Amino acid sequence: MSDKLRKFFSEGTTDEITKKLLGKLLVYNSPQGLMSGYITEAEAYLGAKDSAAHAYQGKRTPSNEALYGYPGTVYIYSIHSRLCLDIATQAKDTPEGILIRGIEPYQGIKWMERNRSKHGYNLTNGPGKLMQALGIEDKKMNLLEFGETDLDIKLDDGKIPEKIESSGRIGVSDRGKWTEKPYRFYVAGNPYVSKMAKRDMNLETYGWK
DNA sequence: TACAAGATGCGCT
DNA sequence: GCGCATCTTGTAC
Repeated sequence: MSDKLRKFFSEGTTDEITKKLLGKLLVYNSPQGLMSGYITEAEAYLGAKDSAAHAYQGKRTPSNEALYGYPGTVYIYSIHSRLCLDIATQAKDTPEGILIRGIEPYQGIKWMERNRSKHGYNLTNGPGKLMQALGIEDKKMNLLEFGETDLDIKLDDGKIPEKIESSGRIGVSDRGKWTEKPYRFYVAGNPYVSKMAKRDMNLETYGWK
């Protein structure tokens, strides 16, 4: 529906889009109230050829169907009894996507603290954590598009990372060549990034320009 | 602060 | 049944 988002999520390669996504504002108009946060960490998954991806070798099941949708489709899946949030990239039927792994809370922090019974950077420095903070407990928004459900991404309203770092993707092991590929991107020094060591945090700027 | 291990539930075979 | 794009807690340094 949103041509702008569809264009953003289909222009360039998925790893390039992932880097551009850092600093953009993720908005959730929840039943509790408005919540939002700047994206600090995300991973690219490159579809059929990527041995670490859910759609490796064209695998297609009801649960990963969203990856095959239009660019900007919401992909919610469960793992280890948690939920994670993905965005489908590239043209329809090209099953690439981006996993959102961390956000820096901006609006609705009080609700997030209540939802997770935690505070500080433990609130949203991981994919399952940020879903719990937002209060998303089911897959009702799966297969919908960002901008036409209560989830949205604001492309015009964001921060610029001072420096983007990369690493291998978290939680994947023994997936051949693709296991170690540097498709995890994060804002250097931002505390709302999973496994960020305290001494590497920049608590002055949070890593933004 | 770094690492190890258990919890936990659902989708796929 | 099994495996998993995770999280939390406990222990040792």
